[in-house]
Amino acid sequence: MEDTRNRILKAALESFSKHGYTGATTREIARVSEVTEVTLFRYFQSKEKLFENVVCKFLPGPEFGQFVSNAKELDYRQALESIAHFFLEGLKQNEDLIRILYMESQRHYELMEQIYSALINNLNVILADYFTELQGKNIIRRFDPSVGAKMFLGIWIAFYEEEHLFAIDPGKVKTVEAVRECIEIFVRGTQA
Amino acid sequence: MEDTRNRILKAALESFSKHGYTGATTREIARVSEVTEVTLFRYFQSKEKLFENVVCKFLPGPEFGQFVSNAKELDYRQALESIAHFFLEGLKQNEDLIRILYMESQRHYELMEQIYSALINNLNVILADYFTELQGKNIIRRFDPSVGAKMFLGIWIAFYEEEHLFAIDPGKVKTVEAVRECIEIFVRGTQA
DNA sequence: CCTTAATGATAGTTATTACTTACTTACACT
DNA sequence: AGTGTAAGTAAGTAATAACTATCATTAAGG
Repeated sequence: MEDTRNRILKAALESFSKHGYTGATTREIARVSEVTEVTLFRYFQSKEKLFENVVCKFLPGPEFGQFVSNAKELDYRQALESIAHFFLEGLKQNEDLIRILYMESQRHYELMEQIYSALINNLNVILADYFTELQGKNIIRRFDPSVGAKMFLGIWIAFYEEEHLFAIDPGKVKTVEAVRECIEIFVRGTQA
Repeated sequence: MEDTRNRILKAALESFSKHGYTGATTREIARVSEVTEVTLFRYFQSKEKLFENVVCKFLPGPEFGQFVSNAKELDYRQALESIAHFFLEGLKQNEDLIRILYMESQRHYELMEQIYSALINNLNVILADYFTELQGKNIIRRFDPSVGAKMFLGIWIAFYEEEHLFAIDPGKVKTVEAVRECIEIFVRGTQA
């Protein structure tokens, strides 16, 4: 049944994200998803195949990143702010996948590249295009759009990691205000 | 002998960084360091203790981050550039430790916090102080120095990850130029 | 020459893991 | 009533892991 399959995949996502590929056990995944180990192997022939299915299943599609296009209507500063928040939110919603990305970037290189691409690389390109467009309209000054995009997104990646990957207390500064402060620097640094 | 001990620790660092804690095996570590497994366990009573010793051994001391103080003599822009390069270089030289940091941030939380602190958090504080100082002298405008520091370092973390953790081809743009471009944005964004 | 310390060699223990085989149960549809 | 499908139960296999016990070897120092 489709329900069983999904329960296994969800439990597997959690388990892989908590313990890494080698650390996760089919026994625990079966227990959490409330099926027997035999059933698990009936759906997915091996742990490796289960892993691949997990990644593909939860990989965000091209709609992740759509918000850049949506933000284009806004004023430059507002657009950046909106993009930053959506990006941060997107990272948060894909927390399990991101943990896997970091843990398995060595051993499951090609699979992880897909995650990285879907979450970050694609956005990089879209954002760079946005910068190019604004440069054409002389709204912002000339700089390498791809570098600018990498820098802009990089800021939030680091913010995200500190808070969600390493669970470091973000201190007294609230994220919203921190984002605004960073945007201010970036806007001043890039405007014509 | 001290040499044997160090050989084991070095091999262990590599192994943990390649395969993660659970993925690494005492057998392989022994093989690479050219001792028998028995010897390994004579020096370190368990895999867990070996792991702790590896982290402590290769943890960078407070001299990592010293370069911020050294850069203070320079012009603002040059100082930032120098800091960025030293930071990136420092990350590169601690590549194995950083891999471990990402892979084990879930399971060895307290140990990993030490790595994060030594590599990033301490620097954050030092850099924030530098910004505060410059704000006092009216060289740069007022902004939350701690947020500014986090943003500044965050950029390079993301650059580093893309290139060294995920081994993504950085494309045609060379790192040196990319760094300069980002610094330009940051300087314009923060100057008085 | 004898002792001590550092290491090797060999073998074994216990636990766990991914994965399998064979048989059974429960339920839905015809 | 009978059949097929999705799942459970029980038991087991082969490999591998961390870790231990025992004894032998080597080399340096008194």
